[in-house]
Amino acid sequence: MHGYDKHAFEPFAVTVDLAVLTLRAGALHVLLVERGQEPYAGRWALPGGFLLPDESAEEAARRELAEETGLAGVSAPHLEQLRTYSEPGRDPRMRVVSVAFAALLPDPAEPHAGTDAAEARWTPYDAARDLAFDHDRILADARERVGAKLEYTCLATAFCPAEFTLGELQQVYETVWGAVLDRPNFRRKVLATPGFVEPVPGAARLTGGRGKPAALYRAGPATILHPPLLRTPREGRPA
Amino acid sequence: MHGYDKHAFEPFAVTVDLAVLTLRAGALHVLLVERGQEPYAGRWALPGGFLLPDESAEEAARRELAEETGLAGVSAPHLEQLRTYSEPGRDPRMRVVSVAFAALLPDPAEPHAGTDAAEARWTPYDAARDLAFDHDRILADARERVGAKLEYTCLATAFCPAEFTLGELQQVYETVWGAVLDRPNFRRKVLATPGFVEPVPGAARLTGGRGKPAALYRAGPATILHPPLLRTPREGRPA
DNA sequence: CCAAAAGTGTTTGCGTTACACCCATGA
DNA sequence: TCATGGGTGTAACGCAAACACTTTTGG
Repeated sequence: MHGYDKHAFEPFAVTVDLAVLTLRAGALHVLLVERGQEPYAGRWALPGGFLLPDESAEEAARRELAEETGLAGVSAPHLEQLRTYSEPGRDPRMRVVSVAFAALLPDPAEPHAGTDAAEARWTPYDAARDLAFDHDRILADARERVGAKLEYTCLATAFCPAEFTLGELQQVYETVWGAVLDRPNFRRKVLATPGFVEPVPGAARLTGGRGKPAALYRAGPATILHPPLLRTPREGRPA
Repeated sequence: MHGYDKHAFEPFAVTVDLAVLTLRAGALHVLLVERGQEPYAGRWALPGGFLLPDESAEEAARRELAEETGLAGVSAPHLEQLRTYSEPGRDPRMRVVSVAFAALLPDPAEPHAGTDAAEARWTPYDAARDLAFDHDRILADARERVGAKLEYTCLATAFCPAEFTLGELQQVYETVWGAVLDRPNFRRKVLATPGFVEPVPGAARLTGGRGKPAALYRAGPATILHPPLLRTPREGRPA
């Protein structure tokens, strides 16, 4: 146990895989890349890559994200470690242990200016099926995690630009949860939580081109949401 | 990206580390092993070990747990993957990426019948300090995760034996949270959650030697707790 | 009879829901 | 002036916190 005999352990390849999520046109999208080589050549996959000798998994994830999106370094998007996938057969060629992350970006992320030749594309979550390796599972885990974390953390702001309206923030919840929230109640709940959002004094912006300009807010320092904003399936029948 | 050139990646050692938690005498305890070799010789550490060539991290964790406690295979304790620690300097000798788990056991787990010569010992959580490597951090993360998961999952039963009383279940919450809960309200909440616990018909047991015998319950099939059982800081004297 | 622990009942208050209404802007 | 989206107010309901009370055991 924790011995250091060079033959006491098997060498593994360690990679990171990224479920890069954003919201565009009112739907959850994920960044996929097309594989150029076997196995799974021609199939879509989550972006990812090997850990370099002197970087942590988090650093590798941030580097891959920057390479893949071309801009991620600037806005420092939210990175969330999901879990590590280590089933022996998950890569048909060799033993690969993969640390999976979810990355949350505000919409206007440039489509894909990847340094790699492989094509990269924003894909609606519901259309991302039959991915390479166990990436279907990783992507499903990412969505589940993000959906759950919206309930009891302030994570939703990670999908918003630096300055956003409460309507935009509400759309994050409604899109990820597939539910409809009551605007007045949502507003109260968010504003009643200290440190969730901070008003940008005097600023306002039109959202849909029409309507009253909305006040702008910035993400606050709070990270946990207490009491939580529960995902109440308010659809269909009034009980 | 996901290329297979043998020199495209650096080989890493992959290990699992285990925060094995239980409740004894009304306090959270963790299983620690004393290291026999450098680095950190003589220091206490979380049990763990290298992944074997053909096992997943989960399988390795279960194997180590069985080796360390001598009984874990029978009761199949709850295993929870925490996260993966991969900072380059976390092991002074070599590059080790470690997948950390929390394991939750009912109290009467035999102290330690480890196959290794190294001593193993149940230690109160508050006394587990200055561990080897980054194990202080891993242990703190484990406690945080377990505390949080009690709120919105049915995880608490993992600390209980197969049949338990509601009073014992309540003590799990009170011990992990360091809070005092109202017994009637706790009872109602638990019984009102479908699938959290199932009554054992006719069975009853005395708990403190005195008092009315309590009805016995088994863990039910439910895994998530909705609405959650919130950790409300209600002032009470700590036991 | 007393202490201790399980279990039941009931009141009260706060948080949330649901919905009515007003404001500001573009077309 | 209408449609659209932002923002305010408020009544009603429901859950859950708080606590009084009963039950069953050992000493």
